[in-house]
This record gives sequence, C-alpha cells and structure tokens, in this order.
Amino acid sequence: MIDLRLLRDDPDAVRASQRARGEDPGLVDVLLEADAARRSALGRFESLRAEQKSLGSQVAKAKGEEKAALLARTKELSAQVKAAEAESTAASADVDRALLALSNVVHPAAPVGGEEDFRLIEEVGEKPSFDFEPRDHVDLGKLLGAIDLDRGAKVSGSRFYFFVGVGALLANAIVRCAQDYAVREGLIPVLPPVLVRPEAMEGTGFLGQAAENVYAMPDDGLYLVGTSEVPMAAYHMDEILDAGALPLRYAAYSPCFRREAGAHGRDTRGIIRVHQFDKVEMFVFCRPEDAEAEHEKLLAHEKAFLGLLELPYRVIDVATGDLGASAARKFDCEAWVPTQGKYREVTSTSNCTDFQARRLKIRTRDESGTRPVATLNGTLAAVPRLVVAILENFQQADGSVRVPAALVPYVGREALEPVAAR
RNA sequence: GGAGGAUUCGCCUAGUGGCCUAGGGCGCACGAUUGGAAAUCGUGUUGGGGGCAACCCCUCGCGGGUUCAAAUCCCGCAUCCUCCGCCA
Repeated sequence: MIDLRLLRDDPDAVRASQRARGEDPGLVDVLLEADAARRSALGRFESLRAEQKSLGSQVAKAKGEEKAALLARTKELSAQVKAAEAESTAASADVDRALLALSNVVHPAAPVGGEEDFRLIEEVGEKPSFDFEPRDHVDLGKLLGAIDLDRGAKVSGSRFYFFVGVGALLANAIVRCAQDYAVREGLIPVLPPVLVRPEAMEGTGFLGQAAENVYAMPDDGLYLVGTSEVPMAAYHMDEILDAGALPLRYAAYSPCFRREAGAHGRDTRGIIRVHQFDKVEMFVFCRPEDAEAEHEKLLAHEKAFLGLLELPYRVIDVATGDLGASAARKFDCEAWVPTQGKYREVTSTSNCTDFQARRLKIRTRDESGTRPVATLNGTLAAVPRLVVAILENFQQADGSVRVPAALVPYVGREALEPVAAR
C-alpha cells in the first residue's frame, strides 16, 4: 500500500500514477474521502472513550448515592462509546479497502504506456544463425527424450509436462548453477514453503488484479504461490529489522504455480507458459533510499547469469501499464527464441519500494524511528524458459544440443544427444 | 485425530474485575561517579494512530461476548510445548 501521508500531501502525484498505469484515478478521491471520514470518526470515539475512562476511575472510588449517580451516567456513556467505536472501525475498514485497491506509485523514469511501450535498454550476445532448419524446443525435447508433454497432459492436463532424462538433468543443472552463483554473490540460499496464508498473498499484492491466476486451497485457507517472491516477502512479516542487518539478500528456490487464466490460446505449444515450474528468485529487503541501487544490482545478477549461460538476450524497461500492482519499476530480460524469431521474457526484476513492506508491516529502526523497508525481487533462473532458450539456441543440425560450459559440470556432459523414442 | 499446558515490553517474569495510568529483573541507550574502566547510582527503553500543540486514544497471541469498568470472567480461533494414536 502507499503512504497515506503522500496521498494527503500530493494527491495529484498519485492520480498521475494511476493514469499512467491505465487504472482509475478516482480511487484517490475515494481514499481521501474515506480518510477524512475515518479521522473524524476516530476523534469522536477517542474523546468519548477518554471521558469513559476518567469516569470509570471515579466510580471505583465513589460510594453510596454518589456511586449510583455515576453508574447511571457511565451506563449511558458506555452505549455511546460502543456506537462511536463501531463507526470508527467501519471507517477504518473503508480506508483499508480503498488503500488495498490502489497500486504502487510508478517511478518517474518508467516509460508511460501499455505492454508495447517498453523502452529497449540493450541487446546482448549474438543470435545464432543456422545453416539448417532449426527445430523448436518441443521437437528437440521429444528427440532428446527430455520433455514429455503428451504424458504431462495425460497425467495433469494441458500446460503440464515431465522433464525426463537429460531434461531432468538440465533442469537441475540450471538450478544448482543458479544457487552456486547466488551464494558466490553473497545471497542467502532459501527453500521456502509454497503454500501460504492469505496475509502473505495479500501482502505481496497478488490477490488484487492477479487473483485469478492464483491457485487456492479453500479447505485449508491456503494459497499455492506463483513465485517464491510471496513467501520471501512475507518471511519478515510483522518484524522490525535492525538497520545494521540491511540489506538482506536472499535467493529462494521453489516450484511456482500459475493458473494462467485469461491466457487461453497463448503459448499453447511447449513449455513457455505452464502451470508449474521451478524458479530461483532473488529477494531483497533494504532501506528505501538504497532501493534503486539494489534494483541495478539485481538486474546485473540476471544479466551475469544469462551471460554465464551464453544466451543472447535484450533488456527492457517495462512500461507503466504492465508493471503489476506492487512494482514502481520493472526491468525484464528477454532471451532470443530462434524458432519464434522473438525475444521472450526469461527474467524480471521489480522495485516494489515500500509498497509490499507497508502491507506486510516490515520495518526498520534507525535514529529517525521506525519506517517501512523497501522490497525488491528478481528472477535468477526460471527453469522451463531457460530450457527453451538453451535447446533452441544451442541446437545442432543432427538434433543434438551443446551444453553451455558453465552447466557442463552440473549436467555431466558436453552435449545432449537424441535418443530412441520411448 | 485425541488429551493436557502455554502465549504479558528485545528476553525473563509479576499480575484471578476498579490502587494496572501493566510492576520487577536482564539487556540496551544516555547521564553521574572515574585518570580510564568495572562496580554503583540516576534517567529512559512495545508498537500504532490522532492533534499546530498541551496532550489524547488504541495495543497483555487474534476475534467476539459479559460488565458502568476486562491482562483478569465467558465463547471461538491461531501458534507453540508435552503425551497418545496414525503416517512419511
């Protein structure tokens, strides 16, 4: 959630941000009104309550007739206090609801517009040129006995798959390589839970616009996370972090679950868009003034890891309309997918400023008191899309695939070779 | 799944309806003392909100209820601990 003080002091800035996102600027006025109503209701309750407390202590000391008279007055007051409290509670709930509906204020440097209005920052690496007709990752996966989509659909439905044989080895190699990279860079490795309570889901902003993409377990009141950003953001929920401990930098490895509602017909072939995949996600808690520098660091890690895998990619500055509720700014790295002739998103890093921390009550304490921290997240390695990029970019005419040098020790071989069909 | 017990400030603890405006200890911070330190003494030390301010309100795991008044009584829930059963 955003800072109510910012909203009071500079509502135009928030309206402008909403407009840039293509969201409703009218929410700002709803919130301003609710805030005013809450403050006046709170004032009424507080003065009545103060009177009740002071009379209460007189009742304790009084005796006889005096006491009876006081009791009559306090009885009446009690009902008024109760009513005023209910009013003030309701007004607070209105504010909370309005506050949760409002997205983070966008960063001034983020390009304004929709999905297509991103700013290209750079292109890195060389796109492969083939003197043969390149196969797509589905054909390669079949040829190598690495990806079994037919049986994935049989067992679990569309958008599910089995990694088999060298596919399983490659997937694990990517993860282990990413973990080792993270540890070398001083990030703390984590294996988080992937079922979380509503507070964690709500706090990270995934129950708003993105709710339809979340798997819910209603019998247990839990949600399956779409990214380990969720458990990691909530990891320090309700805590006050010592200023000396910041920044806290984690790299969490977990499966991710996405319903992909509203994506019917998109990327139906292959494993670009799936319901379940493994990912190593970086997550940072830092002082708000350090957030931009940390964001640059996360982007640098993403680029370094893609470089390690020798993949050609580009970096874009995501436009305001495509940021998601929590992010003020977002950079995507997109790997080249030869058979699509396109760059496709493989990693994404978001600066959520203090938006998530405010919802999750994650603060830091220093000389100036307590205040919310900033949170940032970034993909280090999303397995299926990296498998796609590796298979397609490094394929040879005979259907074999060269393993990038950094992964060779983890995969245990220098090339993936075609196998007989099973 | 069943039976018990617990949850109060960073930590330990007092508290069984009004003198709790939550006491004490440890730790921490600042000050006094000292050549400097230890010890000692003093002061401060949950978090959130409202108000220009003085100051006020909320906060004893969470949510309800009883009462003029709840840390305290009642109901529900959560988490942790112990034991039993079942399972990996």
